[in-house]
Amino acid sequence: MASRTRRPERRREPLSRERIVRAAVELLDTVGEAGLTFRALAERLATGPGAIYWHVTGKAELLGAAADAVLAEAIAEEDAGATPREAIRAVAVGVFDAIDAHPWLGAQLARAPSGSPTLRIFERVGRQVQALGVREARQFTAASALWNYILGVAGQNAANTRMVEPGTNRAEYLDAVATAWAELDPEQYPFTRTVAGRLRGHDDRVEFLAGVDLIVAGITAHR
Amino acid sequence: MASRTRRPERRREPLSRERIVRAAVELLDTVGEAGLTFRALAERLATGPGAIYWHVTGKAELLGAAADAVLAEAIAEEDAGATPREAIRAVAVGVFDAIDAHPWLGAQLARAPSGSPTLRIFERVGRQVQALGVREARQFTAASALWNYILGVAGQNAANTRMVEPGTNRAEYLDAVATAWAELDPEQYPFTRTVAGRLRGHDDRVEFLAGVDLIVAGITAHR
DNA sequence: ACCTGAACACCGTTCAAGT
DNA sequence: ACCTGAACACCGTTCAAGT
Repeated sequence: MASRTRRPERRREPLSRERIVRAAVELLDTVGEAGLTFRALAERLATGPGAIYWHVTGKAELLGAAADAVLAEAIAEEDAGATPREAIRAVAVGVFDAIDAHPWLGAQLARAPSGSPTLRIFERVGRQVQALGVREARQFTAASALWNYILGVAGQNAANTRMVEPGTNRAEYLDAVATAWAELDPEQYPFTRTVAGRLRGHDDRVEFLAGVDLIVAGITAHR
Repeated sequence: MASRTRRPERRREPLSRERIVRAAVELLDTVGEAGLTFRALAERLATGPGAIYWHVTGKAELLGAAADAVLAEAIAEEDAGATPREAIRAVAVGVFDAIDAHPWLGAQLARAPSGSPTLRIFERVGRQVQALGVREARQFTAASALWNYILGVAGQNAANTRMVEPGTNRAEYLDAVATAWAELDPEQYPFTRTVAGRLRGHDDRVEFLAGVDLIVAGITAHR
């Protein structure tokens, strides 16, 4: 009887780096960064924790691989026939939405930003900078600024969003912050008080893209 | 004899949130994020791990308080008589250098960006945006873009720098990356190959500030 | 070559007991 | 009110032993 009830599930396919990374992404998405554990991962893969180390050197590499996998998918499609500004916005939106869908990605990008997908982002942004007619000496700086903004600020925005407890309403939260800002000391925070109202109905994504536009405007501004 | 050799050090001052945070910053600076442990912290404070919980709710709050303390000091002095652009650069430099000196700060800002010093940064940047003559409807977006860039990208740059193993020479490292970039597939990475040379002798701080300038240029550009 | 899972050396946090 | 430190419930990682 014991042999009949033991592991009735179908024979599992062999372990592989790819399967491990896929399972890690699922775990990160469902139970968050704290939930990604070698024990939990092993259970999901119907094996022991040690088995994972045959395919992956450790947790840092696993997190990096998970981030690369998700980011690569996020920037997979390239839209031909777009203006440079539109193409840059498209990459930015891809990264933003990926972090929005996988909040752990933002923290990971801030920790170790140089996987192969991030290099692909640099390349794609750089080509659009060239297409904008920026002269060669300034191309690197322009591309770097956009690249850093996209990778760094998308994560920053996601962190802001994450701070809202999952239960609470986003609109309610913004309302509360707006009220708090409006009540700040007028001597110390005159500006913040003035713009507090802008927080209501404020959209992180729109604001993020407005920042991209400002950098593009700065790049193309001739003095 | 046992009583004579026990704890000959001077009587320690009472625990306080301030002392705990100060010790945490020291630990973070000397042994890094992984070295900040309640046991290590307790030893440094000549007490048990449990004592710390009387003054601080947990590790997350401790890290936040450490970040706030360091950041507050970094933006302490305000230089009067500067142009708006100079003043914005001054704030940006303060944040950049703070993260450079305390690498753990970048990761912390990416995780939870809203302590009171970050609000002070928003206020200071916002006032300069007003001083630039930006009309009211666009002030919030302009200040947000600068604020996000400063907080997000400074951390991003620091992460790049941190990836170099402490032993290796920075110039050597950049040289190696430049060489690797120059050898990328010309079909896939034409732009990155072109700018690979710019990496040699490249200064993160200068590049970071150039990004600030681009946003300022975008803000003040009139179409 | 690849997997297993017990064991090691840690963690953050709690809590009864002290002063 | 504040501190102590043992104990709890975990971690990531290693490694002898298996197939």
